[in-house]
Amino acid sequence: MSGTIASLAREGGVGVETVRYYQRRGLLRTPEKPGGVRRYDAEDVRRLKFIRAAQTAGFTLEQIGELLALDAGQDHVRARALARERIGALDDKIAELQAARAALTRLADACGATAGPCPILTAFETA
Amino acid sequence: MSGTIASLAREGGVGVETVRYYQRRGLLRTPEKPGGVRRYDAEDVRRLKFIRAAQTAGFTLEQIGELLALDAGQDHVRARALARERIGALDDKIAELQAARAALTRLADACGATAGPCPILTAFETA
DNA sequence: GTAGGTTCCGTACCATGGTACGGAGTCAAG
DNA sequence: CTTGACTCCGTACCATGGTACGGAACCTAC
Repeated sequence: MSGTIASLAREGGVGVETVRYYQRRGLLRTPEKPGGVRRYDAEDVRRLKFIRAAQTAGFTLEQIGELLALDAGQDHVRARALARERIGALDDKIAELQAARAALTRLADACGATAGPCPILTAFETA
Repeated sequence: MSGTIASLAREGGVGVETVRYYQRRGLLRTPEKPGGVRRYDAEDVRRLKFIRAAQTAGFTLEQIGELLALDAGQDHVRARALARERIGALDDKIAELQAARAALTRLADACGATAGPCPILTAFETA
C-alpha cells in the first residue's frame, strides 16, 4: 500500500495525474517496477514538495527543472543568480499586490461612503 | 491618428490584439464606426487601464467583467463583498510570497556558505 | 480464484489569457 | 489618385499547467 504513486501524490498534496505530468516533464523520476508497480521513496516526496514550494515562489516548471538539475551539481554561481533574480521579481510582485490591496481598501471604503454608483473604475486610478 | 484602436492599445500598454480580445470577452465596448474605422475615447482608456490594474490585483477577466457591470450599478453590498474577498486572497498570497522570499534568501546564503552541492532542495523545507 | 481497487500508459481534452494570419476595406500624405 | 499604414474580422494557433478517459495489467483480501 505504501510507496505507490497514490501515496506520493497524497503526501505532495497533488493528484496522481499531476505526478505523472511532472514525470513527463522530467521533474520527477519514473522508478523501475520490480513487480508490476512502480515504488516511490522519501526522496521522491521531498522533490515533489520542493516543486510545489518553488511554484508558490513563482518559478515556472521549466525553471524548477533547472533548479533540480542544479541541486545535484556544484554551480553555486548559477544557483545564487537564479535565487537573487527571483527574489527581485518577488519584491516587485509583493509591492504590486500591496498596491492592489490598497486600491481595494479604498474601493471598499468609498463604496460604503457614497450613495450613487460604486466608484469601482476610479478605485485603481492612482495605482 | 487619434482615438484609433492602436492609440487605445498604446495608452493601455497592451497590443491591439489584446484590445480586440477584451472586446470579444465583453470587457470593452466595440464602438460604432461612422466612417469605416471605430473610434475610442478617454472612457475606453479608463476602462482598459482599470482592467490591467484589476488583473494585477489578481482578478480574473471574468471577475473583472462582473466588477465592470457592478460599477454602473448600485450594488454596493456585492461590490464590497468582492473587494473584501479579494483583499483576503491578496493577504494570503502576499504571505505566501514573503515565505518564498525567505526561503530563497536562505538558499542564497546557504549556497554561498557551503562547498558541496547546492542545498536547493532543502531551502524550502520549512516553508 | 475471483472481485474490487490501483496502477500503467497513451492520448485527448480543458481553462486562461492571449498572439498570429490573411485578405479586404479604409484613411492620410504626397 | 496612388501608395503605404492602419483597421476590421473571423479563425486558428500558442504556452502553461494541468485533468480526464479507457482498456489492460496487477495486487490484495476474501
